[in-house]
Amino acid sequence: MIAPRRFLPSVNSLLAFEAVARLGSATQAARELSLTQSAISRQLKTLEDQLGVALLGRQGRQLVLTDAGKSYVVQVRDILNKLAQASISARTNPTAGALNLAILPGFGMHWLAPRLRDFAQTHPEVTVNLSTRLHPFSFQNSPFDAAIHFGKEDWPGVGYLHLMPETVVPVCAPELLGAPLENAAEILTYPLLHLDTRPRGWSRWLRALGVTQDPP
DNA sequence: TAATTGCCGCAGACACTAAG
DNA sequence: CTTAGTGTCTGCGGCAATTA
Repeated sequence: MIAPRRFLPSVNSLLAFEAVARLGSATQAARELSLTQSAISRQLKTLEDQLGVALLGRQGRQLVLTDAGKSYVVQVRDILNKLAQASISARTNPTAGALNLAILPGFGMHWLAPRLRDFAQTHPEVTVNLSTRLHPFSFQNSPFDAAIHFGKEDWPGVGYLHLMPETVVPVCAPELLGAPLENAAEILTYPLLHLDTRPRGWSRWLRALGVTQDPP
């Protein structure tokens, strides 16, 4: 859910705060942003009033980040960087995007990696970000669009596609023959494609990667 | 010297009303 | 119902005086 507009600080006030935090001075921040020091001071006050939190401590003529300010500026920088990148991307290539995929190391190396070159040539506008995840995770708290994983359909709140069946053959030393393979049934699992439920328009890129319900 | 604050003007958003 | 005009409110930034 998008936050109501009244709860969102203005970009200008965030830029002013970030510059003051980085340069340590409202005067220098004003110089950098081509504003007056007065304007910077007002932006800071507006931001602090809006948040209800002191971001900067006034020690004489010095502006010093409070603990809350130190924490906040890290997130503000990240958001401003993402905003800048998104703006540049929108300007230079409006159809571009990124597919964030959580994969298993072996699957990524042997199955997916060989397909990436063809995909990159066919879709140069799309950036594929691969990260390995060995265990189930929450899509709500992660940046991933989709995940490829072995196991059962036991992830809550996501859709599934069976990518391919796989048979695992246990191999052991002769002296171990005869020992009960208690977990043999669990070893025989299927790789599943776990999909995030949020619509992001990445499904066509997954198809282009060959990650479909009916693999080649 | 640097930050804060009062005052002012400008621009855009918004609500309301009247005309077609 | 839609559109245009008008008044009001709000945000933003500059100038100048004040404060620490």
